[in-house]
Amino acid sequence: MRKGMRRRASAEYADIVLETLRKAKRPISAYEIISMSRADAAMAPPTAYRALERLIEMGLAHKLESLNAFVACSHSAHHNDMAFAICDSCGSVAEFMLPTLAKALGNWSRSKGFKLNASTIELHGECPTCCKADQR
Amino acid sequence: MRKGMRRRASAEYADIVLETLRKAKRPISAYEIISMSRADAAMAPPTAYRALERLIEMGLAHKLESLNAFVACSHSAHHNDMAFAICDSCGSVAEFMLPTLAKALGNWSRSKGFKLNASTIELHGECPTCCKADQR
DNA sequence: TTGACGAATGTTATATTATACGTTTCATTC
DNA sequence: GAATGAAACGTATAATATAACATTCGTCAA
Repeated sequence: MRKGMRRRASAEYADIVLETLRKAKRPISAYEIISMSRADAAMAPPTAYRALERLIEMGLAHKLESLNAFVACSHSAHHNDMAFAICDSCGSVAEFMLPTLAKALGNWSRSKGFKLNASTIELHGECPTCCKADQR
Repeated sequence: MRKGMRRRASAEYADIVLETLRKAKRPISAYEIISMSRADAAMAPPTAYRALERLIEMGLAHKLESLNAFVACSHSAHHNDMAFAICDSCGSVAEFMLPTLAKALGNWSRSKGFKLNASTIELHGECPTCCKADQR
């Protein structure tokens, strides 16, 4: 770091990254976060990844494993049971929660003796808007 | 390709990759596949990825998105609705199918007008064997 | 106040995963 | 046998992620 440059509190980077995620309104990669963030908030990849890790722990962001990309969380609770419907045409993502789903997975785990820590549920397909556009 | 070298039918690479996946008995990366494959079957990354793509299309292998790794399929049918329970301690993977789950996701999709093409369902946790080992 | 220490942060360099792109090969057709 | 085009190959490089180390800063004992 250049001498005399103020050190940033890590929470500050988390804020910047979250702001960028929210502006994006779609999943973006860590490197997109870096290039889309305010010019006065340049950061190296590990800094971005650490900020993301924090945000995910805090329930403010999610990683979409099938895209290697990140989104701001749009729900307040149930951070661990969320599912995502990803439109492969327009890239939009719907975040949702299904008690049935969580229950089914919990039951299966219990019956098999699997200690469930986290679940990744991602659907790929076409959102209603794109479906309609296709029909024209 | 070196001149005079016999060209391999792409299906042949798929066979080699599948053999390697089956031997591994756990998820392995594309690069592990390359280095674990028979010495007489050297292949460049795109070749390995193409073979994997074929195998996945044919229902003979799966990609585990949360690991960026691949496994041989252990079920014959329902290739698209499979779920995976991944042990974060030993790396083992259980592949399973839950009608409840598929139904719940199908229902949600239908009700929202989302055209579902594929689903990724991956659980992370600890397998029964590792759970027991922990208790000691 | 000062120095020792540890935790947190920042950077460089590099590992890992994946694909764009140009070339070669081979089957097909003439 | 030459022309053609589709499929498959590898080189080179892009994109994603992290290891390893250096720096900073707050805290606490002296």
